[in-house]
Amino acid sequence: MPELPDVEAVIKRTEGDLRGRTIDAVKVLDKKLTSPSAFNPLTDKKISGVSRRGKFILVSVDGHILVIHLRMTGDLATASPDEKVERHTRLILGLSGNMELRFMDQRRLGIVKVVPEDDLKKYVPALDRMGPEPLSPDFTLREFRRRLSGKKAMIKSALLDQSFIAGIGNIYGDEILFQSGIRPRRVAADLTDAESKRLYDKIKYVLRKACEHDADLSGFQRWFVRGRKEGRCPRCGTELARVRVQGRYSYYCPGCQR
DNA sequence: ACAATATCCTGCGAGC
DNA sequence: TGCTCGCAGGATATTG
Repeated sequence: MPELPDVEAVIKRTEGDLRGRTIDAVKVLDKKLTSPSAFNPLTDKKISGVSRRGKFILVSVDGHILVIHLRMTGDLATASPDEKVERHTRLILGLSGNMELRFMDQRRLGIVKVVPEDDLKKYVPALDRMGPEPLSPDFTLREFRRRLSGKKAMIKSALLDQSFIAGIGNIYGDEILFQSGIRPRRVAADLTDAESKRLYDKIKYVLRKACEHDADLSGFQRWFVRGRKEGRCPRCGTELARVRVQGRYSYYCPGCQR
């Protein structure tokens, strides 16, 4: 479920409770997820910070990185040990000062691993291939156009491709394309200069706006195309259309998007 | 080399 | 009510 703004919100919500604490206990509730011994290098070590790359959460602990990917249904929460453990909790890390970090994941597609900081990209190849951070100043229009040129894939496909650009998923992809007035099946390289400029601006705008709203869709949802599914376009009233891209559905407005 | 698909999981709602 | 099917805010290995 979580895309860049959602991952950002998880980090904002938890990092204050994590930074400075030591990890002193491990409870693995899903054997498939990881083994308790994987956390040996972290025992009694202090958490120095939490960061994000694409949709990956990176917890720095004394020369090691606790790498977490939430995939479709993962979530993190901090809690005191006496709080009720919710249903799909897969891992609990006991922290100093009466605190726990809990990893929940209904569909069990999420990833948790511990790797040495120096070999991070070796152990997590996806990080090595990761495309530019869309909200970074380094991600320029020039750079975006360079990546689009010669790209034969559909534009929605490219936006979902983490090695093309980091952090965008199905929902924000649809919203970005809606606001850009571009249909999901357009060939990436065929976008006009005006279209690539609009798309670039909307990538930054939509993701930034969503981050400001803590990825809380309630305030933001009014102009979301998706989440209304078979509804009508909020802008022109046309019935929304649905196409398959990358084996998943994209929703768009045939009236507003070309 | 690139792009499309099949697969990993679980749970929910729709339709029979 | 109970079953099956399709689908889900993702990424990767495999196939074409």
